[in-house]
Amino acid sequence: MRIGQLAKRSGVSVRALRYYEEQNLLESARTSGGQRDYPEDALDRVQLIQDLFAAGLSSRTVVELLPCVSTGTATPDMLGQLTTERDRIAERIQDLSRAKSKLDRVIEDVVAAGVVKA
Amino acid sequence: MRIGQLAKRSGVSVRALRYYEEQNLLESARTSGGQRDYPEDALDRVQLIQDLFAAGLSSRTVVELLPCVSTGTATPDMLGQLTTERDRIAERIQDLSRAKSKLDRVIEDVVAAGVVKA
DNA sequence: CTAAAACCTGACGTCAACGTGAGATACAAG
DNA sequence: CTTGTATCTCACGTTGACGTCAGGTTTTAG
Repeated sequence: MRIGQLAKRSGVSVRALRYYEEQNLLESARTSGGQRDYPEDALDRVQLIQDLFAAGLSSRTVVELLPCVSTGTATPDMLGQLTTERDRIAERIQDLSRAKSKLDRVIEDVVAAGVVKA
Repeated sequence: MRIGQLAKRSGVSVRALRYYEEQNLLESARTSGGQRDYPEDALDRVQLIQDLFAAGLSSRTVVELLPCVSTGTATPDMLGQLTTERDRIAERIQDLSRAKSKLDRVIEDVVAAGVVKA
């Protein structure tokens, strides 16, 4: 599959895919003409990368963790980092939940007070 | 209260507080000498701002929403934006939960497989 | 064979939320 | 009064994940 196809199917930009390769997050074979040629499972990988980015992990962190995600094995250091990041995400979820509760209350209050005309 | 005190008590930097003022998120009275003088409730406000930032809202969005948060009233537009942001946060929470689940599984797998020596 | 798409590699631009001096002023302590 | 610490206003630097433009090559459609 070529880069445009992968971009469409994964929902990320062509530029982003090249960037992932630059960061060693994603490999690609090349055609004789030098164009990128991705295997089918690249799609899963891109989505995984996106999930981890969405979780606030940096590319540096992701590139360190991807190997254990694919292989299912890790050194003690890697396991430590995995749990560190997992915990960080859990905290973020707590923060977001707090913020959401605040907004929920504000919305409640506003609705209860009646919406003011422009 | 002066800016250093507010910074310590709120846990955000002096620079950040000045930035908030620049973005019209936070007001301050001034002493005759031109130094910022905050009322007690500035502390709550700073924490609210931090919560909303932590939730991924931009300063532009926060400055638009802060009035209804303080007053408890809003125009229809503001109510719409409030719910939009609330929903965005809810989605973020979903994303993070997905990412966390993935990491949880990876950690499980790694532990089950036995941690590899360095 | 040819024109249009799609792709390639640089390389500079962007944007937000500050960090980080520089140089000057204000205020508290002795 | 003087030293030291806090604060002031510019104003440029930082960082990450790309956006975007330039100039050239490859592939595909016809």
